[in-house]
Amino acid sequence: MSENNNITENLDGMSNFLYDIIAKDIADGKYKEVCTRFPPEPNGYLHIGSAKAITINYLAKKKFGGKFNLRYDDTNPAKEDEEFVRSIYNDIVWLNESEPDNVCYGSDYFDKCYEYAIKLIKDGKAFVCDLSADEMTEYKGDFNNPGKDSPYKNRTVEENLNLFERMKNGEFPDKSKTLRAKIDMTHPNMNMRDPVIYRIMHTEHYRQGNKWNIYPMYDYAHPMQDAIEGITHSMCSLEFENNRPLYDWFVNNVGIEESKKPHQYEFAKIRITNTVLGKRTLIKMVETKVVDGWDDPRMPTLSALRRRGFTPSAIRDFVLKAGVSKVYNNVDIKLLEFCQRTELNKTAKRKIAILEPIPLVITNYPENKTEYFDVSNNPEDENSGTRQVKFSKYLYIDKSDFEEIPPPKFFRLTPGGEVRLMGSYVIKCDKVIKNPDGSIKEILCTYDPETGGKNPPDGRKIKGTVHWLSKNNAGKININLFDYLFTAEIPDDENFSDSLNPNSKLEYKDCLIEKSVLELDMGERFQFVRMGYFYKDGKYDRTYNRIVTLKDSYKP
RNA sequence: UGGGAUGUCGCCAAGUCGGUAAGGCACAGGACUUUGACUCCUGCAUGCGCUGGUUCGAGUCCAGCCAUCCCAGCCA
Repeated sequence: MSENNNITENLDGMSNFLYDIIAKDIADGKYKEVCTRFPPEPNGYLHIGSAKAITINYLAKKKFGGKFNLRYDDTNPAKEDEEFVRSIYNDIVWLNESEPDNVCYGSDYFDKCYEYAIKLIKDGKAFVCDLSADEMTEYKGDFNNPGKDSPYKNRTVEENLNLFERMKNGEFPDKSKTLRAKIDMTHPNMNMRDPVIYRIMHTEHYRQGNKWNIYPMYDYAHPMQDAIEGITHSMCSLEFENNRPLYDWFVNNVGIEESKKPHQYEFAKIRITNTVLGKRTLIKMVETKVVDGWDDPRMPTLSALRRRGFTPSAIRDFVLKAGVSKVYNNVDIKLLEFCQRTELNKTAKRKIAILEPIPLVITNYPENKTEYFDVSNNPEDENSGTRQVKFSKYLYIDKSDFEEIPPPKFFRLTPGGEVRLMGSYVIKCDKVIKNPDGSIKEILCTYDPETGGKNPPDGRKIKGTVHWLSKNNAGKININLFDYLFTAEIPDDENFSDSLNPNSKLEYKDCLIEKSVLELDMGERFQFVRMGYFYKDGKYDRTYNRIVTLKDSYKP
């Protein structure tokens, strides 16, 4: 895929303090181009929260010029998987509509990381520690009490070098030794209390195989990776603020050239109302089969959003409109829907969907006659052309477009009332035929032949317009409309285990709409915004205002 | 509890050297309309976590409180 230059996001006016920092760095001549990266751990699928980090990093490169790297942060072989590597790549290319400048793997830098570790040991800044995990916790102290030095902190450089090499060669069992940085066991920042740099893991790495018996920790590997790739602005979420001093410590002590030192900046990750974004929770949902998979339409993953018909540009727009700050936020999901609706309104071809059909007969229309009306594919777009919609004596309209006893200001079909069938005739309701159970069997109407696609010659105003489809035109299919689905009501990650209980309040609001009539071929993909209205408390309320893609969610 | 961060409208979010509270979403009215959509008008913080102080003047400076989030994995 070639570089996509159609990305026209207007960044002006968008609040993003990170870009202010970058702009200043560029203006000061600190860097001539920016290099950013998105460093996911391949242990799950990307979701709408990841989209924020991706978009911020990618657009920084677009805006200021430079590079955007995808880097798999695969330093823990126990948790990572090839399937996720593939899905992450696909989702990023889809979201950005272009490939990353470089696709990197943290694990490819293991050799370099090892060399830097040797340097730290030689400089007396790291040591091999034999403390057990429990002992280490004990030595570490807590918020109120300073820690104390490991008894192994004073080993000679030679001994450390020897031990570290033997760790690498696999001579020691898991957890028996670690390599630690010598910083300050009394530091108020717990991360600075002689943090572990390497741990022993006799675990096969999905990429490195059995080459390594030791694996670097995130805190050490990350700054090294950034430095190696020449990242200028390493942007991450707020929870890493406490790790920044350590990030800087490694960068400063490993011998990185001053002009090539990367810097970390933190921003608040996005939270969205009624949406679960915790990766651990999502993994759990998939593993326990609460959902059908990572792209289940109920999931907040990019693959699920794509399946539902969300477009990458709408998601990017959402991220930018939500803004970038350091405030713990909770963005209204209606903003996402707004972004998608706005785009769809301009670009989507219209199709008619009669979700709850009731039969309507035009009594004064010839039995065997059919005609076709040209209906605009998109009134917003003159170039979208028209399509022909078949008209006949027998039609369907939506149940919500008819009221026997119309509430105030109802201007769709009522007994004795007139309404426009969109794109075709004006009809008048003459009679309603009921089923034995009182439900509507069919509505009998007459049409005004003078109004085919035009306004009535007598000048009378027809207030209401109603969607319709001919009985013989549309195939009847059953669809499962996953409306609202990725807004599952789950309070938070902690309580999620409760909601796995079938009796708890994890409820997906899926509406099964049977016998709906749609103006499309089976399997055809389209997007629509469903606007339903119901009368309540003296006014009309919107029922649905959600975007749905039918192709993948329809079940024959 | 020690440290690190953050607190401006229901939700996001701008607010430069202090000068008299942008914008978006949502919501509410109204106009227009062969999608009750879209579009277009209108309304929506005497108030900026709280309390004091400095000042002619403070969201912006100072002090002290309060609230929320993050850190005590050989996770990232």
